[in-house]
Amino acid sequence: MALHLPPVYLLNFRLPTSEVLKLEREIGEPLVRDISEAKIVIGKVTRKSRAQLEFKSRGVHTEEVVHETDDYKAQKRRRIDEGKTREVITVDSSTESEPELDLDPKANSPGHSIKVLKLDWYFDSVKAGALLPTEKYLVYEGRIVEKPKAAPPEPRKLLRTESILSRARASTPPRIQSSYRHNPRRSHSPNIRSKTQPRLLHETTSEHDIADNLPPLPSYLKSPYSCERPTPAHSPNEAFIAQLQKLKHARKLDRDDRGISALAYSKAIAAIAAYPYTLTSAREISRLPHCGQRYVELYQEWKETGHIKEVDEIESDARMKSLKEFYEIFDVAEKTARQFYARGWRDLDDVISHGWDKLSPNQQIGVKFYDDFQEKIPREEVEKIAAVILKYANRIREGFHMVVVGGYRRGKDMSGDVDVILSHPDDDATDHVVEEIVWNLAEDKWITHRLTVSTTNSERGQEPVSWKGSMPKSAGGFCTLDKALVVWQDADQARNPDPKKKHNPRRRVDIILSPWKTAGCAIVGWTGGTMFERDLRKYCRHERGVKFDSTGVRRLSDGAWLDLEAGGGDLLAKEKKVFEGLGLEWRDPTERCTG
DNA sequence: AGGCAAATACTG
DNA sequence: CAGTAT
DNA sequence: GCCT
Repeated sequence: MALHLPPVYLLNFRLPTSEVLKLEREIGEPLVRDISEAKIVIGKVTRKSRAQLEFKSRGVHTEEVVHETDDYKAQKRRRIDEGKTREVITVDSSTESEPELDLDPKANSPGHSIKVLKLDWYFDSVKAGALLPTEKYLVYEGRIVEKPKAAPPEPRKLLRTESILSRARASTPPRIQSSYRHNPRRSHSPNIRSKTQPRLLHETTSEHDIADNLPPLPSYLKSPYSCERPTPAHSPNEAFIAQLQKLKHARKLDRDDRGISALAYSKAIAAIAAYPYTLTSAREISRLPHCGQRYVELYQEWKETGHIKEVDEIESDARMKSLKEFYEIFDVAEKTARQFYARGWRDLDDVISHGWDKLSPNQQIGVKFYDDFQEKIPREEVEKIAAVILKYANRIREGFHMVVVGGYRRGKDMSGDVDVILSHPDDDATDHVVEEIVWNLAEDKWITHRLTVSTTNSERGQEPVSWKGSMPKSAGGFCTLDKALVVWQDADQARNPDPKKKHNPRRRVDIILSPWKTAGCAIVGWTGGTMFERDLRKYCRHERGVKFDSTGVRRLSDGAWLDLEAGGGDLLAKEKKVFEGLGLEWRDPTERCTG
């Protein structure tokens, strides 16, 4: 192909990688890596907005070239006015940016216009053996402009006054831009319009520097571990996060990759949720750990259009709807949900009518109480349930301590279930009491079903001397961390119904018994959001050489049990000691909302 | 390009 | 062992 | 899907 192509940039959007590679090989020389260096951009794009988005997501800002003077002026004026409202960047007085002289389209400078063409232009040209006129293929023509930059948003007020952020801010010089802006060296990667600028202190010129004029990235957001960051329940970016949640959910349901891609979303979401400012630009999001190109694109699309196409598609997808309905049955997860769908079932009624006896006992419970379990539990009710459990525990033996963990402890108004941890300063008091507690609660009709009751978690490698002797029966263990997952119903109300209350929903309740010595670990292990817990384990393993779980902390090398909680008075003090012992800054439970 | 992703216990 | 749960 |  003897085509003499101008500098071309190939968009990979909606192109399979194989195709991209093929095209790249085929085009060869004229290909450029930086979109701003291109004269022509080709790709599977048909909409102007999409084309613009492709530029933005690469940090290049363009304005449409309209071949009509008046229009152009109007547009330009608007843009300048926008610029006026920013207090930022005075810089460009010295620069090019205003394309008064928009002739002279020197590549790589503002004013240089770039045409986005449908892929067919390329194919047809190859066929014709010559470059064809572009009109028929033109999707968008843009001219590079200085980035319109929003003023750094005010940090959102955090719920916790003692959060790291406020402390950091208190001890940080007031908004000196250079404190976060200057980025000596390496600010000149392939860069549009960077004619080396006067290096007046906080002057910047390069795209990067300008773009980097963003709120400072809180240092905790440099950590890849969500357990090292305060993550409040509410984020200034909740609306965007909600979109990501939907994508994550969809990945989980319809992709068989061991949840890996869903996990990627979880990580990104956890990072964004810890970001205390309202996002305003693509580059801003890409500073966050686990937020790569994918999230830049999603953010761009969402910001521009207020929608994410893929999310919309998911929401109107009937199969997804069915899978979701199945997935929400207790004891049905993604595999089973897909299996149900594959059998031709489409909703809960199908499950009941066609498959009731194929369900496991727990799944039957899940179906029976489907609606109840969907209902969220108000804090008040969580507290009542917990109080009943504690009463029954103390009836067996005085002196139990209890902490309600889970979402409740993270401050959620409504919980999906109730998780309580019980412990007792007397070592042997926690042994095998779950069964007894559950039995008694069941007898008094608080518990209607037991989903699982597990006992005996034996520990190894700890104080062999003492526990061997002191542990009477129970082959196995010194340290038992027993738990029961049960279906709960308010017995008071069952006995004499309050007419004001419509019904008496069943609740899922998790009762966990922890030995006193490691109760701090149990509390840590059952309080955090999912990502918090995963990252905590990962952090322990990789940064501290220990293995954390809710039964304790062990040295990786020899498995020796480490007592991090010695001398901690009550349960909460013990929890704090665990953080200390792991070299982690304390996080209030309400800052563990990593989802 | 390839490695990696938290850790365990229970049920059928 | 596969699947689900915490 | 991100990280090295």
